[in-house]
Amino acid sequence: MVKLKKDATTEEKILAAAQKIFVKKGMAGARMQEIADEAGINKAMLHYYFRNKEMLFEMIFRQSAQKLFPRLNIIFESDAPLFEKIEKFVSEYIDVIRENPYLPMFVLGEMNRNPEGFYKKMKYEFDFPKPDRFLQQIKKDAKEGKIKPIRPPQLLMNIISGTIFPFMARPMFQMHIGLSDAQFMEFIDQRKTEYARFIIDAIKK
Amino acid sequence: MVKLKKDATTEEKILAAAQKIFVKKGMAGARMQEIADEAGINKAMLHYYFRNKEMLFEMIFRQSAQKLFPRLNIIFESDAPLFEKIEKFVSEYIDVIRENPYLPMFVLGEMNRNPEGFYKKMKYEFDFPKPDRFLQQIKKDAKEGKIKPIRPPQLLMNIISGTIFPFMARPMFQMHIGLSDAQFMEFIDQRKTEYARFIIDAIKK
DNA sequence: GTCTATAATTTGATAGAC
DNA sequence: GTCTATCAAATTATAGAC
Repeated sequence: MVKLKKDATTEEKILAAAQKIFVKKGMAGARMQEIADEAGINKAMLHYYFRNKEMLFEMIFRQSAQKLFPRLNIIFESDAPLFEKIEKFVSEYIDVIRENPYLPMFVLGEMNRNPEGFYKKMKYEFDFPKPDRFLQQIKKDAKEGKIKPIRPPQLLMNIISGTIFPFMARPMFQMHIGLSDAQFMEFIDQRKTEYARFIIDAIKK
Repeated sequence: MVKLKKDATTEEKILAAAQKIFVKKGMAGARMQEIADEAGINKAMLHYYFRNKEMLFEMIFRQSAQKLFPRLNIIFESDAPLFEKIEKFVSEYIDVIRENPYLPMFVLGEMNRNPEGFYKKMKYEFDFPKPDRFLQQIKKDAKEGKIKPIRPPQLLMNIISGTIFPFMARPMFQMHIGLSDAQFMEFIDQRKTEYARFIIDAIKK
């Protein structure tokens, strides 16, 4: 069962349990009974509080997407110089995901299965951090010769790929390279500083 | 319906249909009825040929993993110099995934949901390309001063991340950056050459 | 081998007592 | 608000004719 403060309301218990189950199994794979068990209550309560599975799922998905995306603000809405921004983003974002390792697979997986659906909803739900400023900064730095020429969206994708993907590919990677769980954690720890350095080496003149 | 040569056997039709549906919806989200419809036959045939959903799924998963992984041989089992290898891998692997854009999400997603299960099976099913030689090559090139010092597994992860992740993050990326489908394809096309260059810039002295 | 019809099971949802 | 018991729908699986 999910651990929460002892006086957690039933609604909180349900949300915590649903988060755990949905994120691990996805919308299609999650079972209402399993969520109820995880929350330590019975199935009827789920419907009492959230009407049906779809509404409960949407609540969790929204909550999850918010956990995952707004962190992009680190990189999008700061005034720091480019290299500093990259270092901070990689390090902090890896920490966020380490706390919620299944989150990217869940959010991106569900978005892949139902792209239109989320586009409409999320567009209005919470204001997305807009990458425009960051892309402009890259363009400017390149034009001024501070970094090698590179298309801004490509660089943005490179930064995010190397930060998130290792968690999504974890089972494959551990199996291929032959890493224990502890060794994988060490690998991730190294990455917190080394990946930003790698990026910077690629673009600095 | 899936397009196949006209004289495809029923078994082939089923496999092609199941591949399409499972890869898009995952084990939990796929419906036997939908697979049957896609194959242009009836549900009973699925059970006649593959006994049950789980066995059909395993067949497809194995087939999918084989499509995805053995391509790693490009990078693992060649004698070419490092930079050449990287260029070839990025370009060819992007092409493979472009033909099967849902494949990585499917394979990695199912592996995440059931890591132990696949570890045992796949270990014996087909011999995995072993990364040892490639990792050694990186180590050697670094020691000889041909490239900047870098931990080999980190470099390997960087190469793969930037190649595969863009496809998994496609809906999120198009939404955030505001790209049309055509623009995304163009983005991927650029990537075929530019990402290898990016990597090489990061490690060359 | 292939089909239709149907059984069996799983699972989301509700009724109604407390 | 919370529970038990139950229903209804969806979905996997099988029986049996051709």
